[in-house]
Amino acid sequence: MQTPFLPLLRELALCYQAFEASTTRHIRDMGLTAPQFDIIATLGNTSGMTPKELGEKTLITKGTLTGIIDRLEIKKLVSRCAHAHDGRCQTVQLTDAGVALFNTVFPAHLAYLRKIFSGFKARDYATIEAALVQLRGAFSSGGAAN
Amino acid sequence: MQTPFLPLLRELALCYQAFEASTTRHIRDMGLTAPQFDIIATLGNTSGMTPKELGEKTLITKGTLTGIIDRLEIKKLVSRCAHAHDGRCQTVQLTDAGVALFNTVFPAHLAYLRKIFSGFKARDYATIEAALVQLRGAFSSGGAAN
DNA sequence: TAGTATTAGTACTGGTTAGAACTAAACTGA
DNA sequence: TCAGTTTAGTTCTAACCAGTACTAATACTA
Repeated sequence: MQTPFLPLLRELALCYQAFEASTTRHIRDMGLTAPQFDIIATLGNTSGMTPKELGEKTLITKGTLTGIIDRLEIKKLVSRCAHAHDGRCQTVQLTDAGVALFNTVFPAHLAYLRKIFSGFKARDYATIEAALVQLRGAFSSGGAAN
Repeated sequence: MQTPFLPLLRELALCYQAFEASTTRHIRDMGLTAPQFDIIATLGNTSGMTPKELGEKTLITKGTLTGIIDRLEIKKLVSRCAHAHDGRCQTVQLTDAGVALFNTVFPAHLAYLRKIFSGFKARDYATIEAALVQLRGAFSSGGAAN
């Protein structure tokens, strides 16, 4: 086959979509979108952080982040307040309602994932992660080389 | 570690994002969005197909597909015509301009991918695909079981 | 210290996404 | 035949996404 990577790429897409579908369904049942959950989970057990930090941790670009934080603020789950030292920054933190939701939703989601991975052994994690790292390496270098 | 799947999931997200970023950049340079390219590539070397078939092949849901085909139609790259036997169906096919674009863009993208995977051996493909299949299996069954 | 460059966040655009509601056409079974 | 169901495609909503342009604040530099 001249293009042995096409089935591989299709499988990657299928795998990621299955992941997305599986976790999104569970998160939606809890009343959040996936990115919203991501922000709640990232802010949990912290004293808040700037949108910039949030973006770095969640891999969400800053333009997108504004809207997600807006919607969470409307739901009274997070609040924005001025940064102590830098007038350009804000601190985003969970409200009391946000903390309560985090304490409900985050353990529930971990339990959900734990169930999905219940059949996996330590060796499986190592094998799969190695495969993903190799694959990502190809994209990173290949992309950068162009 | 109680949650050995979290690094794995993060790596999966990073890998997929790297794939997306790498291919999207190349496709954008050719004047298309990723889903638009997907449709063009799927229609290439065929005599056209229904939106339903297109959705099945590209994993794009039908509601989304309408808009993508609309924009390709505006660009005069595809055309819709009535289906011969089934009044509910349409046939979407490449226009002459669409065929010309396909003949330029598809080989270029294959070459781009071939370069990315130039360091891969047959054994690498097998290993990585097996890992992805195992992972997808967990999501599929885990999701269905809930 | 004034002028320039950088940084953080928002606003906006064009496009994609899933999902639900809807219309029209085609099947199906009594 | 004809009511009920299924199927194909569109429309609509709410959300997300990258990228660009913009504003305000800070940092750097001459």
